[in-house]
Amino acid sequence: MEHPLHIYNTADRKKEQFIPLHSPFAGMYVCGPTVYGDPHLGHARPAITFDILFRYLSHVGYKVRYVRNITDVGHLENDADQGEDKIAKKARLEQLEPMEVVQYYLNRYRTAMEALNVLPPSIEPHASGHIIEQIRMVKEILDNGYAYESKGSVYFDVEKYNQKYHYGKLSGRNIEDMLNTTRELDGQEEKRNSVDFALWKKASPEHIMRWPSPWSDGFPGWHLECSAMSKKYLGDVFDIHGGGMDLIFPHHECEIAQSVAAGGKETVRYWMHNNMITINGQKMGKSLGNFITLEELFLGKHALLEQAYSPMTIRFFILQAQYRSTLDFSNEALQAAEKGLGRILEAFDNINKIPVSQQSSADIKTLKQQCYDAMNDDLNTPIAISHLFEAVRQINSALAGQITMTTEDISELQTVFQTFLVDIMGIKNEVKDGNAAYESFAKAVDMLLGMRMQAKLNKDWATSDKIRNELTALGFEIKDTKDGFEWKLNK
RNA sequence: GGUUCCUUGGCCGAGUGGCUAGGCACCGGUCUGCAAAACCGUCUACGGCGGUUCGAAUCCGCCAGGAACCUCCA
Repeated sequence: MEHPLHIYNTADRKKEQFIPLHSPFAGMYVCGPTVYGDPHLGHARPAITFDILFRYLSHVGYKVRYVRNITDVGHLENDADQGEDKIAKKARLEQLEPMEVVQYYLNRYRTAMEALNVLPPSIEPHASGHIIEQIRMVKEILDNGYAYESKGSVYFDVEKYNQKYHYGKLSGRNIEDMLNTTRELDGQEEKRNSVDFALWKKASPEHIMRWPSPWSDGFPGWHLECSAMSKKYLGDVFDIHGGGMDLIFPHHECEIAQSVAAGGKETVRYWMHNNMITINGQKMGKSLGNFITLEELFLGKHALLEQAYSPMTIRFFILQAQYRSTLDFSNEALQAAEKGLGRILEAFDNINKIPVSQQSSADIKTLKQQCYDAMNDDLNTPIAISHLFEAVRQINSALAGQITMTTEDISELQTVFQTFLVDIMGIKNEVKDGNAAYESFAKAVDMLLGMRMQAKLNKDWATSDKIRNELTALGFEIKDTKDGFEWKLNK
């Protein structure tokens, strides 16, 4: 490859060339959702970001194993030790078996991801299905002396670990600062140190999610599942670990500490973190209650939404920002994405209508390489999209007869759009793709517009405008061309 | 308070020393029965104040404003 992929590694805060440990294989682990609520716009960002990475790595020839976990136990409601398990709380509130809660929201998550054209990962392990692995890891950490048991629970000994290693290296913190700034919390008497975190928690009598262990009937700490499952499916050392920036501390910091404490070495070679989606400049999140669920976006059912936004509009909106930048939600920005996406899809659709010429006055020789360069530069999708828009202008110019293209030009455009827009960025035409009835439907519209053509020939503007206006009101965009008409359905 | 980071034209967003993306909106033109779309053109910005440099949105300092993390959150 001329311009190999570089990705930004949070661990040393710079872009580095991506060289997998065992080429042509590449392994990636991404922190998935805690399934206790409907997926919201914030969940779409990492899902799409790492979907792009998954698709791109596959495209350039790697055999990728993509693991994204499902957190269905251990993620506590308040602080790491005293809060109620998120799943268990939801189950109590809704009077359901915890696994019913998990299944219900997992189904909804998957439906939303499918709508966004996010490919399913290679493996989606559940934390609750890997209790044995997690218990084994706790034992290893205990055996190595970096954890201690206290009243049936097991805690990671951060201070001891920090004597030999650096707890806080990923987030750029040091233990002294944390000791000074960590609030006094209730119920910390079990821990030697306020910065220690739970590896295993003894379940209180009313706690329903519990498993037997050498220390107590209880459940694993939140950070443990990712360490245990990434190791199981990707090995002691693997290439990429991703997630939202808000997980850097403490979650990923703890993962590093657990893995090093258990196995003596760091497991992750490249840490990648997507930035947040903001709303009025503030992080969109569950705790702030300022989130909009994906279903609400798709249906336009939320007080902040002026209209519905299709899944592809959401996807395109997210791809128009680099994944490490914050992205601010607004109706105006979403509407701009919707319009831009429509323009790009229409041009893609029209490539095969470009008249073939012997001479080329188009400039598309560098297009493909420019797109690769953009993707290779830490997945810079907005730049890749900007190159596609340059191509859109050329496609439209060729259709308008202002520039000429050869067969080679046209087929190159087809290839580039198919590769980057469809295969890598995962954009599809929601109206047409996978719609078996589309052809019949399209012919019916053609028939109506044929009748309008006849009315126009008769200078019957009343009938002509009536057909056009009513179709427009239904969401169609009607265009008269010099020898006919064109239409599309705006979603 | 600590750590990390951000501030680009009406809006969204790229861009890490010179060649000053892209989208949306707006305005003017071409085309059209009228439109729409398209094309062409216009608008050319980098929070403030200093500094480094032949040259800075881009490097350094100070100031102002904002955010994330430090407790669950993608």
